[in-house]
Amino acid sequence: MNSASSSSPRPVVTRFAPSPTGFLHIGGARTALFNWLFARHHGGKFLLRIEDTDKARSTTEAIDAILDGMRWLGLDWDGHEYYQSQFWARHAEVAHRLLERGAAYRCYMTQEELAAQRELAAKERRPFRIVSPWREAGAAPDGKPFVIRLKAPSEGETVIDDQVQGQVTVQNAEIDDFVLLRSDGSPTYMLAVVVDDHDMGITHVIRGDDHLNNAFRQLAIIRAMGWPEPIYAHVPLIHGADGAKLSKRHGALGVDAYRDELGLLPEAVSNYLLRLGWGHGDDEIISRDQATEWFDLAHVGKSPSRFDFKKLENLNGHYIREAEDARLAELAAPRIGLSSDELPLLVRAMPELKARAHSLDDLADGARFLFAQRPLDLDSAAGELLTGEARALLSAAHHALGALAEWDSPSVEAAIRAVAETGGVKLGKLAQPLRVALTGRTTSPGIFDVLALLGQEESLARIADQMVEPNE
RNA sequence: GGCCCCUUCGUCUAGUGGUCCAGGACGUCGCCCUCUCACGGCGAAAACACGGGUUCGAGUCCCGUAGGGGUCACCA
Repeated sequence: MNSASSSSPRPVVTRFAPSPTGFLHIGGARTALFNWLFARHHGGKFLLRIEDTDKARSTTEAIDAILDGMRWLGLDWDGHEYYQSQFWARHAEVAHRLLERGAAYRCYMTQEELAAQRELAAKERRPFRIVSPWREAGAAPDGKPFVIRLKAPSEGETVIDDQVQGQVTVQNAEIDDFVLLRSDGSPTYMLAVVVDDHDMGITHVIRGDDHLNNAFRQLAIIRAMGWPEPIYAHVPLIHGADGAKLSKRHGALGVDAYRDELGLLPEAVSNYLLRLGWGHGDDEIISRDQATEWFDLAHVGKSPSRFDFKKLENLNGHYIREAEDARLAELAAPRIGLSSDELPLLVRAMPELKARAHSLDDLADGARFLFAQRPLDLDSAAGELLTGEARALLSAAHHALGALAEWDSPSVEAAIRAVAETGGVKLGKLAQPLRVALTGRTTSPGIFDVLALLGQEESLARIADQMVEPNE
């Protein structure tokens, strides 16, 4: 029995190794975040390697989306990004070294022979494990295509001291002679990761626990090469709200969708991801700096966690309220097609808008009335509020407001309150019709702020528009 | 199915044998604030999967059961 734990205190080097077959999904983003935090916490390096060995499925669009997503989340990597496909020669070289060492062998089995074995295993209801006659036989038929397989240990057991999962033991008999180099000479993923991780000096492999089983195979290669073993940490996957594996239907969107379609702030997504599967006492709102200081593998949970949009949304609301008005305005403006000279008004309105928003869309939507053209379209619920009595009150308000020399929130408030009082109605009786006239809706920021933001001229005009019932 | 892993409120989690008749957050419900909606404040309901052990004592350790997940390619 041997252990994969390593005690030599090498400087920490972690990596994120996505395969560019799609966008950077939320699970990958969390893996990247954990690796980033771990490296930064230890003052080490965080590297990025694009696993583009599957040429057919890898696209430059996907690569860009991943890099873009990581930048958005503030996950900067050290040095340039690595591309696995560039190291094919090295992978092949290692495969041949293994061959020379007698730790691997050429296997000339055909796909058909393999299929037959698999079928037989299924029929006899026993677990399928490749048994290649070429493991021991040395004679090589000339010119026949072959793959290089690892001569995996068949006895004993392997223990991985995983930083998240704890001690995990697997019987070596469970590990079959997997392929290292395909018949076309290309490396398999299993070989490529091991070689690249070694060459890049990776000390800590932090990744999804869907790779836990692979770790044992990879360790077999590492040991056959006599390389230093990395420390493993297999983080549980993220599930959808229904407990099933995260799919496109419930949240496995690209991070670009979280940004563009959902209108989330990167700090919110990052904070949410951090708290999904990791905790630090009762702390919920955690800044990046704080996270860097606190992050550890010991507090990563061992069970999969479900993705909760409501909590993400709540967190986003928090970060929106904390964010700079100018930044929010800049982010929200494109959502309602504002021009740059309309930006200042949006910035001024932001303190009021952001208190009620959970997303950039909320922000944009809440700002619409500011830039709407008269006469306003009224919501159906809003229209119903404009009774005869309400219109009469609007006239009174129009009159009082028109007489104002000062136009700011306090003076406007004084005038409106006075109108309500002389009219013998509660403020709400007047405020709601006013809100409808000014915004076209029944909900909006405080009415005095709305008036102040809109300005005297526009406010009066909008009120005047609703003072008289339109005839059909 | 084989192998591996997991199991505290609906959800994310705190909890590393006694301080837990289990704490926080989101969500839900109620109240307050109030010109609407939010924000904010206060409060409530809500969990240790089940069964055996070990121990003076178990959410915390062990075993089993059930449920869930992962993985079993010349894909990554």
